[in-house]
Amino acid sequence: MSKEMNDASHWREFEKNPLSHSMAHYLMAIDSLRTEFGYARATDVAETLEVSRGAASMALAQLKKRGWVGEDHNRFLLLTEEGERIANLVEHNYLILSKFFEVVLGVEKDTALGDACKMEHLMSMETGQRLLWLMKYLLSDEKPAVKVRECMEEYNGGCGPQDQEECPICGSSGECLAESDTTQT
Amino acid sequence: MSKEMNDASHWREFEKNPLSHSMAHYLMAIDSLRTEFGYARATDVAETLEVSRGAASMALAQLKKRGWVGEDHNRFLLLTEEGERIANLVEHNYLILSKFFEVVLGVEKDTALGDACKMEHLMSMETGQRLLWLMKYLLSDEKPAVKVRECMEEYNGGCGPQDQEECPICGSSGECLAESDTTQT
DNA sequence: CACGATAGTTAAGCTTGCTATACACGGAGC
DNA sequence: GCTCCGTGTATAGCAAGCTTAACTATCGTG
Repeated sequence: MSKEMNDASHWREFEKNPLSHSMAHYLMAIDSLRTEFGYARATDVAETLEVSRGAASMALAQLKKRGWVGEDHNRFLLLTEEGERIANLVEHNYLILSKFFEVVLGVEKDTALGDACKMEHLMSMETGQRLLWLMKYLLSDEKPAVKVRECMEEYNGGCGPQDQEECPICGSSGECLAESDTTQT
Repeated sequence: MSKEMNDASHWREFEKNPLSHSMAHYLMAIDSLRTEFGYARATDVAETLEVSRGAASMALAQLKKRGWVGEDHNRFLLLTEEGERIANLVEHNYLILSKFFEVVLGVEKDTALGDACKMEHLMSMETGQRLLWLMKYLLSDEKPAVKVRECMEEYNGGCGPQDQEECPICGSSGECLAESDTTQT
């Protein structure tokens, strides 16, 4: 199991994600402030994210340097075209993931939102788009979609429909972790 | 959009994830070394992960302190019960996510594996279990499942079946980011 | 105009996570 | 005894984030 994972130091690419979790939230804070109030100042961002003004100032300087944040003629904060694209991407990823977890999978709301928030900035655009496509279908009124939703409602904590002998994931049958407790959120 | 996200400093919980990306890989390295060779030494772990022996030694000390790693009667590395559960959880999450992305969604392989590797340690057990349940169904021979797979094959880069007027995700219709380019991996 | 409030910046310092280099210890084998 | 190997430890470094505190700039008001 897990051969391809340890092949090399592929695993280190995690750190090299172009966008950190916190940077993503700075971008989204600007976006949401602007849509809500029409403008965004550093102090507002700091307040929204509950960090000090200094922290916000420095983070925003970073984002300006990367070309994702600019300024109004009034010196209000502004997302550049690229910044906006990134913010939208992450926001959509969040929406897609949280809905998917909560509505399609039926995960408990807090858990669903928590998971989505942690993963939002790590999902590639391609994956997000395709997941969206899948969800649009699964949430439609098409008969197969309804059937799948019914199936999900029968979930009772097990690891999968027990009438199958082979686990399509692991390849073989056998222990499909059905423990109950966890250290993860 | 994205109101619940900025409600409070929920977003900071990302940092408090009980398990860091690299710690997860240390655990999995031990696991895979033991299943492959029957034992695991700090040096082997270092080699597997391509880090210095010193780094491995200190990371392992951390993991021992947390009670996830112990030692053989021969002083070989050993996962404790809890350590093993965590390692298995992350490994399964990886398998589930990568298969889901690649096989169900049809995402390009490298992207699928990359996304999965980044998110593996962040997905809660509940979400993972339910996703597994969904996948087992979607990969089965049931008619609705086959139909869904067919639907996914028609994906062509758009944002969703165009015959729908309302986006079930965003709530409203309108621009459903269909840009082509991205800064994410 | 002066004063005080508000906004933004900057500097110093801390924590965390992760890493590297270099050296010290202990056991196995020649 | 000496040497190699596996291991652990000490020290150092870096990057991301954060805080506090001090400083500057700006603006409205009495």
